[in-house]
Amino acid sequence: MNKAARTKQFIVEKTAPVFNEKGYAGTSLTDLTNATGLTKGSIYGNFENKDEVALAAFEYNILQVTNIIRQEKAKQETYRDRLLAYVHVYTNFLKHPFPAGGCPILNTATEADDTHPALKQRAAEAMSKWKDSVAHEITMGIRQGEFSPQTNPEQAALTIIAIIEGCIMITKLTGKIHYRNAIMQSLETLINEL
Amino acid sequence: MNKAARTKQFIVEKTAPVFNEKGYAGTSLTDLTNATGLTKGSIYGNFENKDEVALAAFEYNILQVTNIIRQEKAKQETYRDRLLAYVHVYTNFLKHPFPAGGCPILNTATEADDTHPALKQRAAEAMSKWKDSVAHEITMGIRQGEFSPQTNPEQAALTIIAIIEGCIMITKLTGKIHYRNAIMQSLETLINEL
DNA sequence: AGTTTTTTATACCAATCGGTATATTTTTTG
DNA sequence: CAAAAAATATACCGATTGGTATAAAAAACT
Repeated sequence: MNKAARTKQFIVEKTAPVFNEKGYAGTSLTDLTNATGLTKGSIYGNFENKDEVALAAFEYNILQVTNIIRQEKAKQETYRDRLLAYVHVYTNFLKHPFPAGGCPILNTATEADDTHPALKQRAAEAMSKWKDSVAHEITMGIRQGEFSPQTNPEQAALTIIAIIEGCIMITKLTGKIHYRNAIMQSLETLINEL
Repeated sequence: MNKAARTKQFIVEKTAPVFNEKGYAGTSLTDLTNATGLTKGSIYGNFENKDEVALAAFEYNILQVTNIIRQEKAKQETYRDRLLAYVHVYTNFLKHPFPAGGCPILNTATEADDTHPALKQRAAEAMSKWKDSVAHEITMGIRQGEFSPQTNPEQAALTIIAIIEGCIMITKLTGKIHYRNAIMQSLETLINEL
């Protein structure tokens, strides 16, 4: 790993939380230099432009979340427990290395529509993958006889994700932790009724 | 209604959708002059600063949504049907004068944390009111024997709102209408099981 | 209608935006 | 260790940001 690659990685790691907190359009080059301690010249020597840094930072943030979920899922035996891993992660997300600023998909999705189409495209892809991943767990669970064959995997997956994202949004806005606990309890019930 | 008040209202009506689409921080003064056809001087003669316009625009957008929901609820006889009004409005929100850019609370909640505390405060209040409103419907429904007395009104209200907000976010991001239909169907089922 | 008051338009301000050319420093390579 | 190459820092660019002082126009009041 040469210097350039290391610096590139360094920039991504340091700026990823800033992008996620201040928004990918709302983060200025000054924010980037502050977060890294580097100068504009250094950043532009490693990235084509600000958008490219934002894109790399988004990928990094998504990877963080994906890794947490994958690790928690791996500990579980049943497909139901694998689904419940989402509940446990988001209920205790402070105990995990969750990206500062919350869910990167949610943050990116609600940004201005026109400002960064490439980033929005990536967020849409990440959402699609997430949906497929959850739907796959449910499909396997049905095959194993854990879930009712009446369950529509895609519909259930979308509903689970909607509850999680809505929960994050409500909790972040109001700051009330017991709201999060209440919603996550409903999600747990929903998963147990599949 | 004198000239000043009329112009103020005019500015709010014209800029409210812009704020909701481009974000309350991402909307520039040029956007405001373009949307209204007025000049900066005119806008600053009626508002203290940009933030005050943003705040008024947010109030206007919230009022739009509130009015739609209130109207649809008023048509219903039972408390269950009053809850289901949310499903019908968000499933067919194109048929209603819904603010361009989607739910103003969702849009405001995910904006940068520090940029506009007053606006975020108002969004949190709007969320709180919404939650109380839904919880009240459920409480009344329980009293009337429509819903199970086991139902926790606040928890159910928060879950309903989370599903709605998550649904809006997913649909806006992916552009897939059948995702929205699937999630809204789940919400309908959930309400019918209260 | 004429005068006062308010509202709107023009022209400007410093600060910041993303980005770049060039010089300097630091790695890498022979 | 020296030369070549790459990475970083400095200084600057035009454009845009939110905001303001002042002049012109329109509305309100007597």
